[in-house]
Amino acid sequence: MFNTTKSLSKSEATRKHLLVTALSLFRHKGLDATTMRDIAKEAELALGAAYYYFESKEAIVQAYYAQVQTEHAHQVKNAFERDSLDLLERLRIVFHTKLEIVREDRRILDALFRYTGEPSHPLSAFGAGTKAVREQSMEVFRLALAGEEIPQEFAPILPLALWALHLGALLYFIYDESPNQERTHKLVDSVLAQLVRLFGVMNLPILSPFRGSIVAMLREARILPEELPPSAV
Amino acid sequence: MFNTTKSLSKSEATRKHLLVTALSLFRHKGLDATTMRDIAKEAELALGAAYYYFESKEAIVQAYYAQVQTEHAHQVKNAFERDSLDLLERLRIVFHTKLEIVREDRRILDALFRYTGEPSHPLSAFGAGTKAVREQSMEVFRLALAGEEIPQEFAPILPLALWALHLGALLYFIYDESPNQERTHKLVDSVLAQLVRLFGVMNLPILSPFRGSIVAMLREARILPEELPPSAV
DNA sequence: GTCTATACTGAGATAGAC
DNA sequence: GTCTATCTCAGTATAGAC
Repeated sequence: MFNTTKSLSKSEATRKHLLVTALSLFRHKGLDATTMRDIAKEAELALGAAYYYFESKEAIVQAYYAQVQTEHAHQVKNAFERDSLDLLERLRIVFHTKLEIVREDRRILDALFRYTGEPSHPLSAFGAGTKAVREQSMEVFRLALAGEEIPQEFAPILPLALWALHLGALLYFIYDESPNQERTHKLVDSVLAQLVRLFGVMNLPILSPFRGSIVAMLREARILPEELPPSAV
Repeated sequence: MFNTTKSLSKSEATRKHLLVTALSLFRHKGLDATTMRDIAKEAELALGAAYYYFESKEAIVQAYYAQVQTEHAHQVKNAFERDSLDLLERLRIVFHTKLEIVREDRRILDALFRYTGEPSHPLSAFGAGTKAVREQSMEVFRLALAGEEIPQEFAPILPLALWALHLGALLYFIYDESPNQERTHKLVDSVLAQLVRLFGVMNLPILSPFRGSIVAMLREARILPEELPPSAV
């Protein structure tokens, strides 16, 4: 028997219930202070049942990230279809929407950065194990950039650069104790405005040597993939 | 009885012995895989003794960072006194020296980033708990920048910006699997060369609006401290 | 002040009964 | 699918030898 959209099978309902319960505890007590025993108890299940659905606490966090990402892509696409927007407006939507989605979850976002320094960890933000989600997330930025007049050389960099910038925004967000994290939203607006302005300036002939060498640098460092030879296209 | 420079008291010797043993184990097995029991055993001490000297595994890592920092400041100062160097040369020394000091310690540097997302953790790289070491580290960058013709508006930003850049270099270094991490050294050279070039370009009149607004942005975001009113000077 | 021996706590994770 | 019982192991606590 299939359960497609709305109606959840009992198993799916229990899983969802566990996820919701866990997130609520994470938000109130923080990630580390919440034990699997806490989660099971609060969800009125035995410890073993919790582990039946999520093989580890990390797996719960992963499920949370997947949820955020899906929601983000969804909301951004909707907003883009509603109106005709310029580059700055689109970028603002991408960033602010993300911040809205995780608004209550600053205590959970620690985990995003916890494994940054461990390349081989499956949850390392820059690691091979997260390549798929990273690509998926970059896709949203590609959408925002589509068909704009930005310095041509920068086209291959920008989705990655914006993704990295958005990680930076989340980090600032975690540290931001201003009411409703207004300071983060303000900073994002300023940075994005400067960035779009920079795209204009970057087209100046004087800056031509910069454009090429920056891209070359990133390619040599393997931060960007090697350029494909024409035969490979 | 005082022990000043070279000769270590028995207690200091034991502490040092524990530190050396721990670092060796960290390098071989990694940070997480090494337990306090391993360290004590390898140092031929009881578990309690290890905890007598270091209240946690983290405390050992902190001691390591302190050691690196002292060594770094020392080597950089020496190099600066030896020759008369231009800005690019000085920056290269600061970065490459740091990388040389931690050359064998990529497995230990994870810890630098582990608490990035936890503002209240005493070891969070951007947190209040590490302000002192951060300042100390920025001091080395201030030294490299001293008396150079860089855009005037940027003077207050640069030590912090370079410190952040150097964190980025360490992160790249951790992920760098090229032989002897040559790729990191190459990237550092390229980035620093571009940076110095950028200082020149940044003085162009066309870019004047950028200079001011970037600094204003950082001040508003409290990334830089508020400018002091004249009366406070 | 320096160190040993040993036992305890709490948390992640698993095995196997039902 | 769900439960109970159990394992492992890092970190802590402590009592006391020297």
